[in-house]
Amino acid sequence: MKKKITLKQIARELEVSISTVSKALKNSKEISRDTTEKIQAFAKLYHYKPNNIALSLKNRRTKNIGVIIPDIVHHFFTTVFRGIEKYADTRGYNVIACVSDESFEKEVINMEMLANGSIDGFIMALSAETQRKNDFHHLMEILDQGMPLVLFDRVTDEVICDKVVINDFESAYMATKKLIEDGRKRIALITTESYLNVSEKRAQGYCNALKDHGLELDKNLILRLPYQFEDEKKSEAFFASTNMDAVLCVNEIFAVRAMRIAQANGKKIPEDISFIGFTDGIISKLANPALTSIAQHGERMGNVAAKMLIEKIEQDDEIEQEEATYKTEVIEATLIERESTIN
Amino acid sequence: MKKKITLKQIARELEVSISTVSKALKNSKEISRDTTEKIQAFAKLYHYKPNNIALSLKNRRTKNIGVIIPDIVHHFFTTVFRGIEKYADTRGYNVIACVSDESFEKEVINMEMLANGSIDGFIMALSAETQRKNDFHHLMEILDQGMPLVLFDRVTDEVICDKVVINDFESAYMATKKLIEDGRKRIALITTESYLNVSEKRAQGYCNALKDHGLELDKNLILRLPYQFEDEKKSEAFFASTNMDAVLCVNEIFAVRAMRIAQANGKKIPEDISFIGFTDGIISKLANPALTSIAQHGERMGNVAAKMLIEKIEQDDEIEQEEATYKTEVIEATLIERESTIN
DNA sequence: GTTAACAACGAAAACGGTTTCGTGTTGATA
DNA sequence: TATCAACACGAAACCGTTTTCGTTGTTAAC
Repeated sequence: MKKKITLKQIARELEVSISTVSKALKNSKEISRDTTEKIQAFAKLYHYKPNNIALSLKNRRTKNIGVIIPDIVHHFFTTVFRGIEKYADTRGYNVIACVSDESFEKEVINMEMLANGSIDGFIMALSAETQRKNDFHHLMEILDQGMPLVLFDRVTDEVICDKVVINDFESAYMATKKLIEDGRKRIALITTESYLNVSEKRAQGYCNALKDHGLELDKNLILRLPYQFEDEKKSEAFFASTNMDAVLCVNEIFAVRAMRIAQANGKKIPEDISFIGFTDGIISKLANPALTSIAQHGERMGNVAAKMLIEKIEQDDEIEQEEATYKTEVIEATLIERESTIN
Repeated sequence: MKKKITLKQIARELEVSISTVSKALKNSKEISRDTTEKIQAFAKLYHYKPNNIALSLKNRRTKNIGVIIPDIVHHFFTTVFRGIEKYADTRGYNVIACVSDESFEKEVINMEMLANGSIDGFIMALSAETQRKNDFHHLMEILDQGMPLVLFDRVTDEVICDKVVINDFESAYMATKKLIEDGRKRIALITTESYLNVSEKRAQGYCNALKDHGLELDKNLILRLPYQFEDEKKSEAFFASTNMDAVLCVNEIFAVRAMRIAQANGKKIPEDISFIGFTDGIISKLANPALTSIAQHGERMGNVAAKMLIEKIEQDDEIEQEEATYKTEVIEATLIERESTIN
């Protein structure tokens, strides 16, 4: 078992100083050709690689970015994560992943852990509880310390920082409009109970589309389900008691569940009822019938978020003082038409 | 913008030495009550938290563990990841996640990046390419450096280290046996093309179960699909040309795809054909009909892997020299019966 | 009135690097 | 022969901690 070799050991072995070794390995021209070659050969032989921790301490830069997401067994979030990881990789950054589990407290704890030097910046989506409590002091604090932060998807206006979101309102509007243009008159909405900003925006888009096209908003056509827990009975009751010819769902899981219930009730999809869901994941593709859904392009989102973050991190050196400027990037969602709607 | 405060700054401000501050914050009884209180008050006021990087350097312990998985947008792997993260969290460890993307090279690069001090140990599942090439020198190297390693799911006998796997052979055997006992005679297997050890073991279990129950192995009943890329035509041809009354699939995606093709061919599930898949994810639950599948208990697996790793990490101090002993934990998979089989 | 013990604190080394700033040696130049 | 660059290298500071080992000043004991 050979522990990793250090500069000091190389120096001792070769009877030179630590500084000489360090310089030789960086091809400094201060060091003679002979010595440099000797040192480099020795280093290669022993697989010398500088210790990242030491470098981080010296450079005050870890080359790590922290990602905090509400859930990891979740198609959309992992998609974003992949985008982040891929981009980070190209820039030599590692990703430390934390899961808040939709809990405010875990979010705070995780942030505090990471903020003490472990990372150079954060990318995160707010937990449901955080959005409900409307408490963002932990975000303010890390911003105050000068640590870059990029919020994605689950964002809030109360924190001033870089953000990347999809056009939730517009895409829900477009989807609803499509249903209307398909001749649908009684369009239902299945959304979440808890206060998630994305769901709200989607609901807004839905409402506005109805209004703009002369359909009136029927509260009975809106079903609010708990975000995490399944409530099959509530959905069944909804379908049993309500008459509708189309359904817009704020995620694909709601949509597929709803389709099953509708089918069990003898409805034909899309002839009797059309379905559109958000999040174009594997579930949408494999559903029977395949679900028309709104692709959120999570990987792009992750890419953009990582890019924004790293740019901020690396400019921080140069500009330092100058007042930071923040932007919000909007990723355009696109409707992927499949079998659950008529076309 | 207040940058994080350091011991040195507190010391200067309070006109004491750095050592005094450090000790006071740890409630050392070397320091007087007065001084301690003063220092602690000041530290709290400025939200002092020790710098993790400095601690890591000093303790030669990062409290980070590296997780390398082939894919992140993948139900089973994220489930394991969640298990790892949850356990790590309880022990005060952070998780650095890298994705090998099924590529040997990326796996090597990622490992090298992390092995230079960033983490205290690895948890990983081998990439497909690594398994195909049978090249494990990178694993050997990090083991040789004394860094703990736990392999899960995609493991190999050629590397001696801790492992956690499911009983692939037995569970495939049991599933096949169940199909036989249900009266099925022509049981197909849909597995992967590339050489993944888990697929092979499952195939073995399938074959042995057939043999033990007096059914002969028909090569025409075995379909090998590319792991990542969809090959719908190949599957369709398979179903068109082959007569079968049951199908065992090595993952749920294969299974759901296959069900759709069978249904399109006018087959009734489970009356005409039964289906069983591996990986009991959301896809199995939402499929129509719901898919009977073999739960791999990924979260448990992650839990166990993390526990094994952290134990090894933390015992390393004490025992140091003593020859390490490695174990392989087996997580028992369980069959979840749903609508795609008769019961 | 010594001396020993103790309380309260500081100096310095160490973790593993990078980098600035000497310093001694050489060869060329005046 | 004295002077000066250039060359090749080392010493030391620094990043932010922890921890060992002094070093004081005070007090109790003899």
